[in-house]
Amino acid sequence: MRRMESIMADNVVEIFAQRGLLAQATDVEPAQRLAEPCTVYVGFDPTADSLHVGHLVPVMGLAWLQRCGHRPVALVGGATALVGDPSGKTASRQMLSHSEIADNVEAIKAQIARLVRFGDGPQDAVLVNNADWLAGKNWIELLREVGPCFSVNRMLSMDSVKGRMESGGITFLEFNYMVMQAYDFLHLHRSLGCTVQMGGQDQWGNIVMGIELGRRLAGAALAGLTFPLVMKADGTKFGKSEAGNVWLDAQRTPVFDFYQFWRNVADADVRRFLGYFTFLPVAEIDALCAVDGQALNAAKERLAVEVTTLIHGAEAAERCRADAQRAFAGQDLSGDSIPHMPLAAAELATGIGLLDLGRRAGLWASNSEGRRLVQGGGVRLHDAVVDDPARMVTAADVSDGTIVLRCGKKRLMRCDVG
RNA sequence: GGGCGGGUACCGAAGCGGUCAAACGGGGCGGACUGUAAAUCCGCUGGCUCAGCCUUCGGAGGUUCGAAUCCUCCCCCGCCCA
Repeated sequence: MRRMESIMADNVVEIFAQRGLLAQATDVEPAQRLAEPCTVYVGFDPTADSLHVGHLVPVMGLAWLQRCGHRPVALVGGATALVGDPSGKTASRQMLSHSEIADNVEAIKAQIARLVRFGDGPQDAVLVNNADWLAGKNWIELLREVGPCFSVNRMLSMDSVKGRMESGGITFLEFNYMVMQAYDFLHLHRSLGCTVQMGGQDQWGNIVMGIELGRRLAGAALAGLTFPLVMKADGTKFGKSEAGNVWLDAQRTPVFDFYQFWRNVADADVRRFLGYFTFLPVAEIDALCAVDGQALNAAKERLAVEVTTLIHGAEAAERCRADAQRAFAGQDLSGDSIPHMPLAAAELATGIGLLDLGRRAGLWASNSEGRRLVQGGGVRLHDAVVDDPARMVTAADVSDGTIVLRCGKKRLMRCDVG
């Protein structure tokens, strides 16, 4: 059994299937096609200067491809981002400027490079930007080339378009998105011999359009494969925390918060997430998840360590693990990764308003919000609940050189007085 | 261009002259319970120098003691007609 698994595991499609990463495929037997080395592409829209955890599934997809001997192509949509994908959205996005997008492309490339090896070798990943072939495209020339291949009737029947038609309409700008993406596939087939496109499940329609375009204009037998949309077991959307999106960029989401995001997943999600977001063998995941109740916390910790290691490095991950462990078990908040900020002793001499301090610590956004939290019993100074919003924080509150301000069970700021 | 229907807080959606910072649902946050789960229950959910005040209901004016609610013009969206 074990041997059988290792043999099968060489096929990336089998791996995806085992890990729950396979949602749909255009080939009846996709494993067959991917039994030979292929060039496969996945697209990312550079709509922000960082990816977030929701993007991790396709990035893992690229990484697995490379591990299985295929050549991954990461397409960063410098051109398509100028248009905006209507898939899975109910309203159109704000348009981004060319320079913003160019900056975003660079930042995202660096993040993907953490999991995928780029280079010139046969299995090295390639990064392409569709602005390179779409931006300078002549409109009439493009229309004459691909226009005859697209049936508007067919396009209107795609879920991404239908959804928008039902929720207030779609603009011509966005309607063109799938044409651009289809063209990308054709272009990558011609230029790099790419034959497979992968993406989130919401990309299905776009992928299929590309396959059809490739067949008509290049006589190519292209294929597509999608990953499941990641949802939490309770049905709510994945990837949000108190602070909003969980980003890969430590500037946007502190590493400790990133670690804690994974550490706090629901019991019902651990197994699935280990499959999606780590490279741990399925057998090991099964073993980790063979327990239930409180014992499952070990699996969550493993998940957090693994993912944090992938994104921020082993050292940072271990520091978070140790610091979180001590913080939640022994109330020792001295760890470097525990959120902290300096606080001048001089300020404490005159006293700082509690509401002010919490706002500076980022625990709440306004004095009103802080006031509400205090009134609701959610704010603590060290371990004592504060009930007076007008409370002044002074030198008398310093303990072991710090003032620990807490908001709720898990959010806190350690102020290092100096 | 013409006709009709719309634009309300994070989202959906009530309100249709005062008692509206605005029902209700979702989401989010806080509390209880727990295992740094889930489910459940309770509370909060515009801002401020907070028992009071200020700014919000597409935008700009106007009527009125008083407008999210009435009038005028403008912008945007959907449906139908051209």
